[in-house]
Amino acid sequence: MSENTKKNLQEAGLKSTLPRLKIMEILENGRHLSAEEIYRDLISNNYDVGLATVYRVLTQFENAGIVIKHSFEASKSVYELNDHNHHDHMVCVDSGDIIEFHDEIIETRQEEIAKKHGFKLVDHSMVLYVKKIK
Amino acid sequence: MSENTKKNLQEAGLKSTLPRLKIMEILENGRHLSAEEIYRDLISNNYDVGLATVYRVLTQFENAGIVIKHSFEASKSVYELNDHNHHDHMVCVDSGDIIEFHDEIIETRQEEIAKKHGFKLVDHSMVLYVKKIK
DNA sequence: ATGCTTGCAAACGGTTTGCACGTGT
DNA sequence: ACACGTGCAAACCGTTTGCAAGCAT
Repeated sequence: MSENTKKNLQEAGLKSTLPRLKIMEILENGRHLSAEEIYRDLISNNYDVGLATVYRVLTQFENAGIVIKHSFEASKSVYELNDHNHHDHMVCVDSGDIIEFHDEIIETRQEEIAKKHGFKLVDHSMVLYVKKIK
Repeated sequence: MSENTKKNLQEAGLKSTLPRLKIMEILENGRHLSAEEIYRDLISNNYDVGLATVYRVLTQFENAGIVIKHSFEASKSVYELNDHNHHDHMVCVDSGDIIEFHDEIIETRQEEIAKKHGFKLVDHSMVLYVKKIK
């Protein structure tokens, strides 16, 4: 897996360094991780890295279109690898679980709404806060 | 207008104090204001209040269902009076303008999606980031 | 050799909190 | 009078930044 990753980084104009490769690897295994979570993962795997580096790398990845940043909670952001497969999120208010989904009806409707108001849709964020039905 | 406001506060278990009345008044005139903006509005109208008070009052208002808090930008929150008329927002990425809208098709669809996944929709946030069509 | 990367610690910006004082009921 | 509300300054927490040292090309 590492060879491809290396190439991706270089295409993005980023030198393939250990911190970047390791962070990429963590992102491949878990979704919706915070900078802090990624940092702790690295530390607990005995890879000594600075939290600042994690933030810097994540920002670079975001600018390169490699990851997507979400702010489900106002207080902190989470990151996920950009699989170029757009989806939205559902967050369970009890468990904190995050479910991904995609709905074509809503997607189209959003564009129509923007257009109706004289705008072009460039992005959107939609989060459904839900509770499990018992 | 102040009489009603006074009553609203008391029903929420909040004493009707000057800071609260003034903040309420500002919220009645402008939508999507940040704590800082409300604070500066007060100061520039020669009403000396602490920024901490503004935050405290806004939080109390939010808990009382009097205002709604939004995080369009990850860095800061904005507040609007809860007119009990649900709507979503469109943010122009160029000008920062905020447009409110309501779409029944999307609303219904969101509930269907939640249900389809075994959840009940308790809330949602949807922001469309748009650009003016020239 | 060069310029991008990194770690550290300090700074940042929005928000919250402890405390002593002030105010509505 | 009493509990609640307030201002101030300090603390907080996630995130960013300046700097000197380190590494990829």
